[in-house]
Amino acid sequence: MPAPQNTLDEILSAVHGAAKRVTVAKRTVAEVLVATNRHLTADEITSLVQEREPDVSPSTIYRILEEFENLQIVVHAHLGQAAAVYHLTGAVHGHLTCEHCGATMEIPAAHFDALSKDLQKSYGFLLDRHHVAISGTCAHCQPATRA
Amino acid sequence: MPAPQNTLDEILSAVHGAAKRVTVAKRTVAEVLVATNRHLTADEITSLVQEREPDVSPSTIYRILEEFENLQIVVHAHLGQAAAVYHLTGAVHGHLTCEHCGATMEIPAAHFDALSKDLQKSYGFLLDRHHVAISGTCAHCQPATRA
DNA sequence: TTAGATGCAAAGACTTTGCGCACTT
DNA sequence: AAGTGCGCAAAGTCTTTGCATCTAA
Repeated sequence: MPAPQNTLDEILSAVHGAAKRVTVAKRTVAEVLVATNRHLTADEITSLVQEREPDVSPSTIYRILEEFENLQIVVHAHLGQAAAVYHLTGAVHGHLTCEHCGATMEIPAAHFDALSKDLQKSYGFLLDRHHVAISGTCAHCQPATRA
Repeated sequence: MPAPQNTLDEILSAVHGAAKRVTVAKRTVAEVLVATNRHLTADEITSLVQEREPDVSPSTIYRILEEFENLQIVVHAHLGQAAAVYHLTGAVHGHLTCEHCGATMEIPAAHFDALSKDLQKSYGFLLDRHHVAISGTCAHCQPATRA
């Protein structure tokens, strides 16, 4: 598999290499992703892109994110019931979402190694380390005095 | 915490005990949940309920499921990008969702014990065993001849 | 030149909400 | 009798799609 693309140049090269066109909208989306380098909803990406390029429409953002996913530039995951979040493929990690305050945190995929092996052995199920999203209660939302 | 309600009587008692009314719609939803005893989308529940009580509307199903969640009778989880699934609280289990064929399977929560401890120790994060939904590739969608 | 990319607007899937009547208690 | 719960329909969110136009290569 190709190395993850985490720089602007790498992303645009990948687009170019796939015989896709490098447009202002795509470049701006790529810039936003590289600049923040953490998970963002389509809506957040749209806002950030529109700060620089006000005429880019949400539907274009979705189409670009879809293309970037096909090119393995980004992955998305669904946290809780809310909108999907997107982030660069290079940032391999799982997500923890707090059911109480809605906060999300990213944790290294290594935490899922054991579970991954277990599921593979038990069910032949191949866990996707990019999509892992665990719901629960974060430290802040747990009463200090033990529930 | 109260014992999980998995029989019709227990569910309706819980409703009654909460000073809520026991209606035809609620009884039918409860019957469907008990009869299938696995995860169902709101839409599936609506269809099953309407087979017996055609006049029950989807919005009522959502309201009942919300009430049942508050009463800890059911829990819901979000699998992939699709609709949320609901199941009885008693059926504690995680979900595996195949990104390719969309199939979902339920597995014992015990598989998450180690991960649960790890997350608690590392981040103080309390994993919700009812909500665990893992994305990946199921055995059937993996090429027999090793990818 | 020319085919892919975009903007706009409408549609679609899933879920929530407002309102007045019906039914449970 | 009293007030919760319901059906209906409309609204709300997030995402996708159709189509005419524009633009990167």
